[in-house]
Amino acid sequence: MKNNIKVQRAIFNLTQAELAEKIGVSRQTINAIEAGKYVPSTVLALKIAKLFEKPVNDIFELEATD
Amino acid sequence: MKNNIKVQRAIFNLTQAELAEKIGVSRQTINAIEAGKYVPSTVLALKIAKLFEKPVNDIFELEATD
DNA sequence: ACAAAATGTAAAGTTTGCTTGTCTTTTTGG
DNA sequence: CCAAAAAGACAAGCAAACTTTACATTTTGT
Repeated sequence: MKNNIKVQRAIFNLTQAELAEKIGVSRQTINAIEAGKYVPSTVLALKIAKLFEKPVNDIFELEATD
Repeated sequence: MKNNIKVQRAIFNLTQAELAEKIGVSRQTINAIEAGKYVPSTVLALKIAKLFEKPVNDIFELEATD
């Protein structure tokens, strides 16, 4: 699964730490998700999407390997 | 977080076991997700949404407690 | 009513998300 | 160029997702 959180952050001009704080997770969690190190829970995905005012499907996308 | 997987299953006339098999998880996992016992990963949410031909946001919804 | 199918539930074990803490590397701005 | 901010990385530990197995309850169809 891939995501474009980094791009959304750029649009909203947020650091990883700021995004993390807004959605209530640690900075390392955002970093790891952006790096594709792990897949977030659906609650996290919904929160991120909500913050960026976009559907979940616009931010997270399945890959062939999923 | 709540979801309407049960309704979508009814629309597509699928049992929990059939849905589970189609998206590659155990039947108990579907049962537990429907029962709100736990929150699925975003990959699972995307797969379920894809199968039901709906955006993730139409199936999964944040609650005040999330 | 009966049998079969579907759903619910529960325990034990593995895997993965997420935390805190710490340190290094890269990017940004004066 | 230099300092500060941001991002990247890694490890240990806890919590939650997910598995398998097994059994009980409810629903469905004839």
